[in-house]
Amino acid sequence: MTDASEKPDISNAEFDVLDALWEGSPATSSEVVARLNSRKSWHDKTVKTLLGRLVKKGVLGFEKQQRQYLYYPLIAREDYTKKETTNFVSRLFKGKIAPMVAGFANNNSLSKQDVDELKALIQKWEEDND
Amino acid sequence: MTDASEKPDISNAEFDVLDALWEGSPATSSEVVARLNSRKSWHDKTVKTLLGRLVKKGVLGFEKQQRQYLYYPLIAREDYTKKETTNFVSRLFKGKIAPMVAGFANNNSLSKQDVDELKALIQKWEEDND
DNA sequence: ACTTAAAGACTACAAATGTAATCGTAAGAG
DNA sequence: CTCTTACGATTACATTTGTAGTCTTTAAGT
Repeated sequence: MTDASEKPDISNAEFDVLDALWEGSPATSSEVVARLNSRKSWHDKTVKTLLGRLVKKGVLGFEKQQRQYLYYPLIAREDYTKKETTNFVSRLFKGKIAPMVAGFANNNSLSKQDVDELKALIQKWEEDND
Repeated sequence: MTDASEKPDISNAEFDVLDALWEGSPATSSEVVARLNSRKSWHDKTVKTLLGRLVKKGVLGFEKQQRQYLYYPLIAREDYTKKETTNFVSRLFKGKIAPMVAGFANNNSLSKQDVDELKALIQKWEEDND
């Protein structure tokens, strides 16, 4: 069996396309182009190229619907973000989450809601680990 | 005046070199090579190339010491990590820190120390914002 | 003084990335 | 039925990145 943990290595531009599909899938390339249009100003050919590259990388799947393809992600957003986060925290903060939150809080403003959510997380952790 | 907020765009390999210099600077290229040797197996020419690229990008400075150069970072690790974190959280978590911590906690194990540090952060925030 | 080794400068080169344009084909407009 | 057009496939091309190799110069060893 092939290694299921291979890292597709998604580029920045590719991520934006993938993200558009996480917003809702399956979707045609035109639909993806339309979604991205609000944020990026990419030529539709560009988006098509990126879709193709993601398919080749095994990140997207598709099925034909007449002439068009319906694309959909093969990896869950959550899985992806978790892996990337672990990676990021590991490289920049030696794997320690608190210093990263500290830096973030110090650079951005935390809302009360952010803090409440963090508190909830902590409380849950403490319940699970007492 | 030129925009002081330009983003140097440091590649992964470059980051490792920069990180070695954050560990202590100024340092000669051989010293940097030596430091990296424990982790990476890079040819010294490779490290030299990366040092040169970082200098060209304005990320490192250097001063000559006889034949050798003494390199040092021009940006603080903290500033860099803060900016990158903000960026990362913005792209992957719509700027919300709590979901990122949640994902991380769910994928890695949080130590009691991590949690204590987070609690301290929160407490400080609450003092500042009551 | 001569030779050599090591430092930095310059060159190399394939793969990945950003950003499309062109080609061939088939579905839809008339 | 024919012409246009919208798809996907293929090709393009400059830049960045990873990973060194070669060239030039000079300090250091003998």
